[in-house]
Amino acid sequence: MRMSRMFSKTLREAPSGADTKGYEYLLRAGYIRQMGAGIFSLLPLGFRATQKIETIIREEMDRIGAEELMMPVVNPADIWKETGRFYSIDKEMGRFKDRNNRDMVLAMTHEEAVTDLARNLIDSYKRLPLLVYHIQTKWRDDPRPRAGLIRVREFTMLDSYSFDKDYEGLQKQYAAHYKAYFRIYSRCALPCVAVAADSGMMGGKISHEYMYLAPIGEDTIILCPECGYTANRQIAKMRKEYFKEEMKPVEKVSTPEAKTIEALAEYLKIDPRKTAKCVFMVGSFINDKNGEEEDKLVVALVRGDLEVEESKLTNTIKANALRPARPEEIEAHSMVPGFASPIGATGDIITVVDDTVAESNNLVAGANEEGYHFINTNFGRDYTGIVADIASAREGALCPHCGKPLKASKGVEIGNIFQLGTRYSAAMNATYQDEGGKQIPVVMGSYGIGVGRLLACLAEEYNDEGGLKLPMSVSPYQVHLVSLVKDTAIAESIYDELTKSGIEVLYDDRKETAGVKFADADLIGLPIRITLGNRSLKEGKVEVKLRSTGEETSYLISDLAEEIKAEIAREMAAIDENIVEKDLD
RNA sequence: CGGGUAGUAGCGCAGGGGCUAGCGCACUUGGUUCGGGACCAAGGGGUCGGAGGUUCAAAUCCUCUCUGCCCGACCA
Repeated sequence: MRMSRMFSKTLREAPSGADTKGYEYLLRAGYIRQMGAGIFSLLPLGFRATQKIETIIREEMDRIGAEELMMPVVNPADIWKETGRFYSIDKEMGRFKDRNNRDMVLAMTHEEAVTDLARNLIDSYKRLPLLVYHIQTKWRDDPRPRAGLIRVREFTMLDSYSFDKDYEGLQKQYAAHYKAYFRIYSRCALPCVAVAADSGMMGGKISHEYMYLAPIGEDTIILCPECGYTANRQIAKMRKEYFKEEMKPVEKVSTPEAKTIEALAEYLKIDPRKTAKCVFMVGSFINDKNGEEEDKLVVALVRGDLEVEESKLTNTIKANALRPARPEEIEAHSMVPGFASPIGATGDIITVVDDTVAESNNLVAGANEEGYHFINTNFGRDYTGIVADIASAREGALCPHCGKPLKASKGVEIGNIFQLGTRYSAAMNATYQDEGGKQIPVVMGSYGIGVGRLLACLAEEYNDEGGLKLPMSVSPYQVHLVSLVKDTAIAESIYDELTKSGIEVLYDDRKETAGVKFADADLIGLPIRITLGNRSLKEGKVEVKLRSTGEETSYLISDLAEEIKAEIAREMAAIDENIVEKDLD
């Protein structure tokens, strides 16, 4: 490609709002342009990079026996009503009516679409297992898009769907994806970890997320440096200690102004771990047959030094959504914010008690009276509720497996694999006939990678003061040919020759000064830069500089194509040597 | 959805009741330069996010509204 004919151009200054390096350079180098909140165009450079990523994805999906197909973005709402997600997913899903006033949705994922296909196509156990995928546009009306391509509303996603006759088959396909995803990320040279995860709106039980660990990430990952335990904080466990002792009688004590655990512990001169913290949420429960919504007050208790993990709480009570309760909602159940506990609460509430509270004795809790707390409260004797792990794991807490201190890190979710089971096949009646002639729901898995987000993470990982420096495997072109001489004949013939040898060349044929060309080359960041200048041309040589290391050499023009091919091969080999082959434990 | 912040030329910004709305970069033309974001000269381009209002007069003040960005809620 000739730069004089290129659609995009570089920017000297970062557009305002580009607050991470990766995003700034993707904009400045002309890889992407923004059209609205969370809506981006991929310019030719960005498009080529994502095409490279998609090629890697296709190769790896093919490798595990997947077939590529293409499902529609627009779905009739009927299939989404069958699974209930038409109702349970709120504003995040795009909806509209067609000319005949039928409900339509913009598919934000394709479990419904693929299950609809499966129930027509899969008849016998003899046809299982099956695996299909597509790479396609998704619309998710995220409430808060941010950081360029990291969190957008319209994006391209690889999603694959597996079908098996039993869970054993699902395990195999799941394990195959677990491994294939590591191969995909490592072939893109993006470092990542897999963590146990919450399955959220997808349903199902077991899921893993692939995380690019970086400060710009919004998820918190809990990991154990000792034994390798990793999980999203949303579901991460930790070893907990209980304070068991003989139950003492409840006693009301005056605690003026002690509205927080800190103030309370200070005032009573006790350890916060001897208190029970009460957190109020309102859970909404949606009937997925008709979309009717019901709200209930949720009272969550954790030990005073811990925090409530909302995802765990949501999962425990199977709520659709959770929001903080307003004071009047708490008071309506005879509780007093700041001095609250389930003791004496009235009306229809859901009480969830973390095991740290349920298994400890004689804790301090609110008396539901302004200025008073109870001491020596005991779960079971003074109040009841659902006992579950709803406390948030955090750095320094003890590993649930080996007991060593845990670490916390920020991460960006770049992929997710789910064992769906029969969540969709049962709801949509996608069954197969087994050996005995019985109709059995197909056991499914679903698996996804955000392609644009992957590019955004790569841009974040690979940059320096000069601009981007994407790895050879995903770089939009392999070589940047910069000509500084007036006579274009030599540059033209080199461009020709390299292109004919199958090398992807971006040729800067513009009438610009050396400084401008070098700066743009650094910004766009192709792995190999070839410079044609009078200095070395006198000796029949051209200079070659590697973007990643800054290493410079010069080659005779006659050897150039071979040397460049060798360098490309070296860089690709270096990536291939580091392909991660990791099996699911 | 709550809090904050900002919409003036392609990008970055200044101007904050008064006279042809400005600067840097980018762009066009001519010339000089030519290995790390050149120089000189001459140009083109915006009606100030939108609507309404106040005023002799509005980019500037007021009201409403739309949009972007940041934080939070939320989410993959």
